Amino acid sequence: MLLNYNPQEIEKKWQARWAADHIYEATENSNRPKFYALTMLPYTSGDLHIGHWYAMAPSDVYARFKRMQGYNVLHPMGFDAFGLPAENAAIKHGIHPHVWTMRNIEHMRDQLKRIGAIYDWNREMITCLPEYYRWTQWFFLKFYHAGLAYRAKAPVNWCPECQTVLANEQVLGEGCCERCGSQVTKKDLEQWFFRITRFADELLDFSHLDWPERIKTMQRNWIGRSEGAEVSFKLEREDIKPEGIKVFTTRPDTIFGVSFFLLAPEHPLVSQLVAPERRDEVERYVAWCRRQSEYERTAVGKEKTGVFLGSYVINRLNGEKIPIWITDYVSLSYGTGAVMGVPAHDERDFEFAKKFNLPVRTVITPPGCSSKKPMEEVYSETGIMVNSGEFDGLPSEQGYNAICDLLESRGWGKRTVTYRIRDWLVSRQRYWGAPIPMIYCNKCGIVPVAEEDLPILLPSDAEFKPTGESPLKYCQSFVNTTCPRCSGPARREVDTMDTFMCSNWYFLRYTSPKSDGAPFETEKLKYWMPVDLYTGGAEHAVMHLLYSRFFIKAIKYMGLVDFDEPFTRLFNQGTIIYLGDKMSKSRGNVVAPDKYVSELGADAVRAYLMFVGPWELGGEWSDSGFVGISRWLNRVWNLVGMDYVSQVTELAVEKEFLNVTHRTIKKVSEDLERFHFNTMLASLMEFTNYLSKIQESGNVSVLLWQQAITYLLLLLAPTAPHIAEELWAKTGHTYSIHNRPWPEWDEELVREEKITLVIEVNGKLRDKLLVPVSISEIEAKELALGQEKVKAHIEGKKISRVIYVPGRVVNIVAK
RNA sequence: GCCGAAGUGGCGGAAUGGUAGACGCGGCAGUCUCAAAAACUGUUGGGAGGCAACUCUCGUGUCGGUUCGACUCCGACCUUCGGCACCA
Repeated sequence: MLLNYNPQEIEKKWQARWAADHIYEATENSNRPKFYALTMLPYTSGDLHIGHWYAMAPSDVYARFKRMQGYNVLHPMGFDAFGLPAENAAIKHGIHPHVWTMRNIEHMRDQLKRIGAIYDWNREMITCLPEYYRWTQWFFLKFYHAGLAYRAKAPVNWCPECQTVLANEQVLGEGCCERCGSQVTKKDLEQWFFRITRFADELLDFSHLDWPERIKTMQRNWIGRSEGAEVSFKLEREDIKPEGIKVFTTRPDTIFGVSFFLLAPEHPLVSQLVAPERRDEVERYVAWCRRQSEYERTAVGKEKTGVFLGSYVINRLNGEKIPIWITDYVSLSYGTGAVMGVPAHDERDFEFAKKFNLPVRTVITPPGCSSKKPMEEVYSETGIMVNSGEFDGLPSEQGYNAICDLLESRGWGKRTVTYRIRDWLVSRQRYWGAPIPMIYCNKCGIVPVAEEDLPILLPSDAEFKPTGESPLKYCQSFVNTTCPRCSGPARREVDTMDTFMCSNWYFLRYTSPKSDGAPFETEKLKYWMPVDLYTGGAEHAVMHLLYSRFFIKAIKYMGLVDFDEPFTRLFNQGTIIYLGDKMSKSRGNVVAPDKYVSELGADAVRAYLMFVGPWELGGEWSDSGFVGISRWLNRVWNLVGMDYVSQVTELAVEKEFLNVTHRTIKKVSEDLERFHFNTMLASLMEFTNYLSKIQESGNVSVLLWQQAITYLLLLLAPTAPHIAEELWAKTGHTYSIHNRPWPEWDEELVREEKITLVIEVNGKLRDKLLVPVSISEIEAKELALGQEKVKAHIEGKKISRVIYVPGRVVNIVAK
């Protein structure tokens, strides 16, 4: 009999041994196939909570499973260390962000080590250290030189709480800041952008990716590709410079239905086009629009507003004079900032027309409806063209092309594609980030820092109060420099990079973390990339996961890598809730894993997290459920530790025993492959329960028993690595279980000899019979009809059919 | 409003066209104990009948449909969660 299961002791012992023996270190010179399993790196907030474990434990289990299956596995870990919380903590508590961050990392690394994962700590990577951000800056320069980074003035998102600009992707629904939740406002500022739009079409290609449909849909919606036409409407007044204004429309086939013309209130031509007598009213309206938040302006269901400018455009297709209005439902940032109003066939235009009594003209009728009468409701589908001059009678799909052809031949417009996605704003007015390696010279203008001058170190002595301006601006020793081109006095860029730039390429760095002359060693990168399995939360769908795809496509375009997608397979785990709610500091229901690890062990925490439900759906933390898992590990401990005494061996029992053993190997293997961790554990528990019964009866040989125990431990090893290793040693095996191959099942032994045949009458269960697998259809039917319980239910009825499903069911249909 | 996921015992969940509720928690009963806890064993969806082995019946958000047979497929709806949202 063994001593009691003492997880604290054995977990400490084996973690030390694995580290000392470097058994989880990954090398490139292996003849095994490579497998790169990656979990999204944690932000250095200070404490790992059970949500982090929920992301990390199952992915480690899968990585361990792949490792035992014979793959050369890379499963690294690091820290996303730049970002606002560090700076905010610094402001609040007077600790330097660097000190705060590094202290948190120390603590989190200790917590992470207690998980018992196969992380190769030699490859640890911290994004806020100069040896890392040097290369983040290097990439910025590469983007600049490739024409993919540019500086421009634009209306940008401004978070008044964080005192910095944000990318569009970082403004969540209802116009809230992704970090702090405050209402974001708009500011006109000159900022750095990355040309993600250039890759919009490539980013829509998911054909080689095994990603959840949900994320692909979110990215597709975010990119928002629309095909249509750009059409120029002629200005009636001829004293104005451009002679026409362009609109974007997805329905050029409705162009004969235009009855008004709309501009965004901020459209640059508004001030020229407004008639003198309407100027006051227009200016008042524009000012009113500007006062509204972005969210208020774009809210659906809002009553339409607008003002007539007092001037007109000409619809070149029919020569009609169309009044120009401005309205807040047209935004300058999409399409051309101008819209042709077709009230009969667009919901919004219809509302606008109703509100301001503008004419509604039907130009498309539903197929089969010949009436040319104005319709009561908006019809936004395709149909037959009417009131459209020479195009009358054409189906609108053909009319679309015919009108485009006409526009193109006359030079009035052309087919085009518009995207919803905007270029990625990457500069931030904050201190704790990688400085943007650019210099402003009065003579030479914007000059990039030379590659050999990297890293541009973040000064440690900057004042970082949130003033709305970059803290680095006031750090003279940082700002003042010389121009790399003319050597005259110059100023450094004082903005830092969005932290999503750091997480764009960290998975490349893991392949050669000590690389000194380049961000990565190409040979090692070629060996490991792309990531075979990437796991993490779905909240990064249109931020990190989109940016990283763009980043890889961009550096492939530059010739730096030869693959064009970073993550071949993506999996999003669900959320762990506690006391019926999502865990959060404000709700005060955060579960800290440390206490549970100390009490019942990391193996139990790992196993419990995988047992609470399907990984992709999340689950609820429950203290009593957790105790249940620990009880099971205890049962395993006792089962394996107790001497097995063979009593009378029975051939039938031994057969069944082998069958159960191999069925379990199969089930566990298949469930692991599909991330069905909860049912994998259930089958391991069933196996344990079964073994307990056999242990009591002693009906199988010692040899079979020992074999089964060996399998049990191997199957348990990825989930509960410490207890498996301990019991492996205690049962006389050689170290280490984690270097053993994954067991294979024998299909011959999985096959059952007897099956339970279900007998139904009119689809209702009436009897169950244990029959040989080989039973014929005729035998099965006869057997079923002969059963007493069946007879009682078919008495006096006429049997119309008997359905037989081999190995499953006989259903007697009787009336 | 649109898109996606989900809805099953007291609870977490299992079963993806063929035995609904695997496995675990909780409950109940028992063993051990002076007693309790722990551990172990048995039992546990609701209702009705039976001394009993057992039998019948209802039951997977709601309503309909397809099928010999539906938690599973189809249609409509309700609820919860996530995402998007005047995108021309």
